[in-house]
Amino acid sequence: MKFYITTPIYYANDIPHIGHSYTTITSDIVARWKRLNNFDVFFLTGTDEHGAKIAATAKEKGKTPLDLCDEMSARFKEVWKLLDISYTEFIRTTEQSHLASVRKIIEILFEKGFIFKKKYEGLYCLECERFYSVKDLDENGCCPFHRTRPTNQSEENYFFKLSSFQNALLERIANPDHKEYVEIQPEERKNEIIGKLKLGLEDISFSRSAVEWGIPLPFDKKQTVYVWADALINYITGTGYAADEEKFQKYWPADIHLMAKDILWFHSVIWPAVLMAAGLPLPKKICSHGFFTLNGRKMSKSAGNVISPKELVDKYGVDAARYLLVTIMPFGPDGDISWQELTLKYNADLANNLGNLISRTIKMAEKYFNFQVPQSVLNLELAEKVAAILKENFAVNMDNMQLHKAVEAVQNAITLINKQIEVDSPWKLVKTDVEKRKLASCICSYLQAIYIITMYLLPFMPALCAKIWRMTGGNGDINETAKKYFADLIIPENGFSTPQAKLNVPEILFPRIL
RNA sequence: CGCGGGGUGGAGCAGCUUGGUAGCUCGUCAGGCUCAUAACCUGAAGGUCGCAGGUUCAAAUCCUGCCCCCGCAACCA
Repeated sequence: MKFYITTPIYYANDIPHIGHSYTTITSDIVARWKRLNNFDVFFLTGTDEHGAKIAATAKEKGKTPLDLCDEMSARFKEVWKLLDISYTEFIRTTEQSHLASVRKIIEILFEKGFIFKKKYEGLYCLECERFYSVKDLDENGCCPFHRTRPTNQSEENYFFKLSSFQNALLERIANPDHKEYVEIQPEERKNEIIGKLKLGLEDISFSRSAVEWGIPLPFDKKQTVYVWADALINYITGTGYAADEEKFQKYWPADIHLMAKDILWFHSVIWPAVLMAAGLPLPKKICSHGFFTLNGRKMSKSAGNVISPKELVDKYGVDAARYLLVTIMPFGPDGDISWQELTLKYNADLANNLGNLISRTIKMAEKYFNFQVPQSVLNLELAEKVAAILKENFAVNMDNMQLHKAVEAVQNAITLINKQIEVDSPWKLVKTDVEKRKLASCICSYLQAIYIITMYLLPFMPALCAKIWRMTGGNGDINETAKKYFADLIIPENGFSTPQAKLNVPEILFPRIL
């Protein structure tokens, strides 16, 4: 089974910040989870590199637009490397393959009559590169964002017949039984889209005559493709449209387009309409998440309260940063975060609960069995309990993008193990020889339960979980073992330990942060 | 009447679809334990579930009205 997931391609005008990171890490975790479930995963991310803003920024910096984009896309790649993002491909809209793909689909739309020429006259804000209607302007008749007076401009553009897709879109978005159902998550945003759709659709301009930095229209070289049309098409370019038919057939349509709420409209209305016009299958699911505020205030460059991915990694380490970012708030609504809250969760979930559990378990193996995984009759009772909790609560929440709830189930499982240790009280058992056999069995059972937890956390904290696996004497490669385990959820008779494994000297995995 | 979401112990949230002792995480307080990263385990305090009506034997949960927050309203993840 294939699974195709995308992040938006990020506009190369801005350096990667915590918002980009959130979207990308979430996608990465889903991609990794699907891989562990034996899906053939294609995970696409990249940069959006055309448009007037890029050209302007490049000019400001005395660079060519392409130089700027080379630089910016490299920065995104760097950050994704830092964050351990396992993308399959990184696409840039300035690549030849993308130009070919855009030309092909635009031509098809033109031939089918979905793109037509129209003269447009209106108030145009040069800064925004868009037309405004009078009601959109502020009380002085100026652009609400730039406070500048728009100019009266007429432009002959090519328009996309978005208006003719209103009903087709409504059916596909609102009716889960439709054979081309496009699921929008979360529900409330879906309702919002449906509400707006019902108000009607206007044709939208799909070309710009004034923007040189873009892909020329195949049938009118004086105009370039509107950046958003250009950008959306990346999702099919990435899987081989107009280049590799076999690959395209295999991976398209996307199983999930993931993004923040601000660009949901483009993905759930314009993009499906374009695909329908071109006669291509529609994405199955479109997931949008909310924005962060930091200490109750909107993050913005001008306010200087932006958290960079690097800051997060410096403070918590890559794996913990990934974990914290996606579990600090539910996926969907806006959420407020703060360093204080992140640190609190770090200490509670990772240092006190998970880290300490591993630490105390290994230390017991050290003290009582000189670091060997004790030999004993394997008691899988605890591991089965842990497995049951996760079986019931993990996958279903992952599928609904409720990553924080999936992780909550893991935390509950960890608490269960901590409680069991309390019940067994190994430190009491060690005092008598009679009980020592039971002691061995106890330690062993904790390890088995820990292995299961570690496998579930693997998509969230890939490097650290691999490390825990090795530290605790897990058998073989964690990824391979996890794939096998997730295929049938049956715990092997002999557990997951390497026979007679020597445990590593316990290392503090998550030092408490004050 | 533009559309949508929300108001639950100190903080953040769950519960509302399918009414019936209000649950979780953090914090606070008391105790336990000593294998562990001042951790872990047990217990307690603290809420008339925004306000006012209504339906009902019974409402956080359903209905009506009101108040207050927030998001979207077409190119910032």
